[in-house]
Amino acid sequence: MTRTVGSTAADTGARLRQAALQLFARHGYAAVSMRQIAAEIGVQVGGLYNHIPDKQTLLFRLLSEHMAELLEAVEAAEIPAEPLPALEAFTRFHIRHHAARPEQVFISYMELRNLSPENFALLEAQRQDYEARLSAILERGAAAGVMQVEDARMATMAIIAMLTGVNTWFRETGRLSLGQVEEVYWGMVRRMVAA
Amino acid sequence: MTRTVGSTAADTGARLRQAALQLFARHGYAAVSMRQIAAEIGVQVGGLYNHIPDKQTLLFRLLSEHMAELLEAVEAAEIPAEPLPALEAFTRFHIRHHAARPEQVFISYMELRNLSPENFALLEAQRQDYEARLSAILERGAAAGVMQVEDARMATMAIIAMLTGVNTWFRETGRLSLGQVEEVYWGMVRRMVAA
DNA sequence: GTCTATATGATGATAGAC
DNA sequence: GTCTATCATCATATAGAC
Repeated sequence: MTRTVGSTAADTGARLRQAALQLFARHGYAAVSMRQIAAEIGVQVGGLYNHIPDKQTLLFRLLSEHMAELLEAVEAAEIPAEPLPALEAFTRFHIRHHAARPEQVFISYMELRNLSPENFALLEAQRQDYEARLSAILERGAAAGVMQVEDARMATMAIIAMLTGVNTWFRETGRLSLGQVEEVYWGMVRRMVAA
Repeated sequence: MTRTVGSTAADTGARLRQAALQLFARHGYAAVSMRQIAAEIGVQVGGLYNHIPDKQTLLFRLLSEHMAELLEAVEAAEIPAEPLPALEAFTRFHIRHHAARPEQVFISYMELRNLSPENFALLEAQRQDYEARLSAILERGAAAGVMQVEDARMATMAIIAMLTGVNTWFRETGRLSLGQVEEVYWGMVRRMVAA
């Protein structure tokens, strides 16, 4: 109410990112024009460049913030020390976290090609950091004799792929609640590494 | 040697599809121009339109031929009738078939957005036909008591996602042969549905 | 911070000669 | 079946007024 005239769109930067995220997820980075993004948030094209240096950087920021948020969240999830409870916590965390932000997950898989080599390398490092947490759980479980893991790297890739795959078919309006999905997937993961 | 003059590029249509496949896989459908494709096969842009009606149809044909080839191949694979041997055969077939054509698999997942609703529906039907084969195996295994499957639909999605995920990391020059990968993945799938 | 105007070049597709 | 030439449109990004 006491806003200064001209500050009605003070958070144009945030709205720009939100609009870009949704448009990129729906149509793909290369298929979305700066004009479309500008129209979506109600400004002219030229005005966008007050908030981002170029389209490429806009994409990178979306992807890298998604990865940073993922690492922060898994840290905050306080995964237990014991291998089996840790695997259960990781499984449930991954499903829940990814189901809550489908657009980010989608563009994180689809638009990696459109990053510069340097930016791609930065993101890869973050991704490997995340995957290493699961690998460590599996290795501790195998060492403790409570899990059977023939190859920790392959088991990691298999589990991540199967959990992230939930996003391709899960719909909030579907026959299953996310809780039920978590339950069944945890059962499959547990048996997959059963000692 | 006895070729008619002018027929040196008799298979321009085939080369066009091959070039488009590789360029779409590398850079994405929307990021590839008809000029790039023409340059890749050594013709002028206008000449492309003797072989395809438009860029969109070119993409659809690549995707739909990939799905037709997959269904043909799984048919030819002669999956056994017994549930457990059938699951093993399906697992190995899926990994081998997909590893042999990474570009087709890649664009089949990445470029679905760029299809018209009608073409998308056609492809979806083919995909569901393929997935239904795995679901049927799991249901027969559960009914026979040789598998534990809480939810056949979710188990199908989980297994397909984890198997197709091999394509994201497997390299022929890596530390593992495809045979070793098959072996380990079959072990994980078998335990996942262990009765 | 947003606007208008513009630079500069690429895009998919077609027409018509050979 | 391939070529050249062209249409009409769209692209990203910048300059400078307000």
